[in-house]
Amino acid sequence: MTNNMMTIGTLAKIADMHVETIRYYQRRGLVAVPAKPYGGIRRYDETALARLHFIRSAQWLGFSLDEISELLELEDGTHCDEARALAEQKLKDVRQKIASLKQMEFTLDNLVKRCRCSEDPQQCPIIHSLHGKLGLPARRVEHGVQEESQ
Amino acid sequence: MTNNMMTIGTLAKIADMHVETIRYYQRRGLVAVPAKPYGGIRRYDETALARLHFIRSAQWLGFSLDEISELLELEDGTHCDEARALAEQKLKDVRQKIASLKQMEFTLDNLVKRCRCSEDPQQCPIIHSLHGKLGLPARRVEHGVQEESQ
DNA sequence: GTTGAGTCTGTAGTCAGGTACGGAAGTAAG
DNA sequence: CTTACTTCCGTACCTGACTACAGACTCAAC
Repeated sequence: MTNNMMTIGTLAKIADMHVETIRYYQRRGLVAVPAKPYGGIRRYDETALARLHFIRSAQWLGFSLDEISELLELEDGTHCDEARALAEQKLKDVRQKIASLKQMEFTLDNLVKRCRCSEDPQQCPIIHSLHGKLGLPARRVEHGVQEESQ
Repeated sequence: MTNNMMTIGTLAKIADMHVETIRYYQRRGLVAVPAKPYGGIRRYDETALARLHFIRSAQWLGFSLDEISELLELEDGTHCDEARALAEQKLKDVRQKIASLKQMEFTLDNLVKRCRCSEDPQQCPIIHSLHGKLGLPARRVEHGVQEESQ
């Protein structure tokens, strides 16, 4: 079944992905489009499957598809230092995220505990707290929002 | 400056948000649209500002705008148990995320360390590992992707 | 030889959380 | 009174990672 020369549908099944996802990766240049025999159907081999595994592993580590493109350019293994730089940056990002999620956890946990103990249903500590500052950081910087505001 | 009866621009400045963002919240029903004096300009007061603070605090705790809508319906403080349920669910989510980020951290940290020590630049352990399984879980479930695959 | 499933191609839609823009009308300063 | 900035309103666009669908074609089974 995992023989070389399978159709995209078989490839998708083995890789546990939708066909459309593979095509999408092809459009983004992450996966090669094999030559099509005249009036026929494209066939995929093990290297295509390996590519999909690579992509999924990297995604699981938090790399975006753009970053995975970069990684794939280093795939021959001769650019170890660049690959390491990418991984280090990602490690930094991951630690950052963990830190802020822990802050959230702490705050939420406090709220829930205080709420559980509150006897006065008229003043819910959760709702109440949301009106305060909660010690939240400067500004959310996500979705590429720039910091400058004229 | 933080007087009542400010324009949307002033409100935006104080809340450190873009005007467009406030309008967007209005379209989503998160922020009230004050009545417009005939042929005039709408004015906002402290309660609008409080609303924006509420939204931002809740966002910081990881609530989506939809969830914030729900929270806002409980704003009178008489639905403490519902608010607590939402907060508890969110706490669970946050802990889940922390757990999987820690997995990522562990894996990335290992990769980076092994890479640092590798003397053979022909075989970068990072690139190499991405071809293996990395012990990644079943399937990414994000963006509302369903688990079923025909 | 027909049926039904799979493939190919291109384009469009989804979700979240905004951001941008165009044109008309109002407003503040000089 | 003019100039320059805001506001208002609607609509369109953005990112990221897909997902869906239409219409033509190909392929394998019966």
